[in-house]
Amino acid sequence: MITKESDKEDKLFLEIFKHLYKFYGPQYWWPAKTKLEVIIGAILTQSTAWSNAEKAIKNLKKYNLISADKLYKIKVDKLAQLIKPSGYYNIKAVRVKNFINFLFNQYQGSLHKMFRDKDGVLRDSLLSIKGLGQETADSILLYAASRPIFVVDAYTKRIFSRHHLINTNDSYQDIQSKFMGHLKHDQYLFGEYHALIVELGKNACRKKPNCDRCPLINILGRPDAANT
DNA sequence: CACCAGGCAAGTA
DNA sequence: TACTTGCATGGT
Repeated sequence: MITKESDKEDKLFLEIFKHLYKFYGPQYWWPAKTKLEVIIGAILTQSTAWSNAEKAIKNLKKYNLISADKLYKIKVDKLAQLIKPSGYYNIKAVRVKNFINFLFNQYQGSLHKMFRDKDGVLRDSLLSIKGLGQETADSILLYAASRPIFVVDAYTKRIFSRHHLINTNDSYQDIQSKFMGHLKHDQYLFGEYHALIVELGKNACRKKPNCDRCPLINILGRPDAANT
């Protein structure tokens, strides 16, 4: 029985996860109490440091606004003022409203009802909401709906393309398919893996890489070029 | 001061 | 399809 190329890559993708997990430990994502809080957080952290999104969430909690009914009733301008620390606050207020309106129009405001939908159906529904792109939709599927969906983000593209495990021009779908093709479809694995990639990105593999702090240097080596 | 963060949509060619 | 730009606060 010969070892196929794809089997070797299966092992490599899992090895990378194991190294990251051993080095950084479990990340316990998503850091939120309720499903709705995960969804709001996913929107507020778009292209924004989590620490800033967290401040916005804290403001909402102060007025007990992490509630579908409350968010349905609140004026969009009032909401925008409360989530100011998360940046892009006018746009994000509309996006949160778009989701909440969708939830009421399609599921009578019930997340429980929304989560009855199958993965593919739910994903398409979420993507139809203005302001929810693939990463946000998949984050909701993975961390709020507990579905085994791999979330791809800017760090994933940067890190894995630097090491030629994906191509720089691969689409979101291409990258997601690659990870999901190589790994067991497991919600915990996918959840931790994505979180660990973000942790690696924040610590060692930003736009300017710091390979001396990279826990993967022994299996991946240094990327040949330090370009984006 | 410059740079970047757990994106997305709309506009242009 | 493949770029480019606006959106904005807060940390390093």
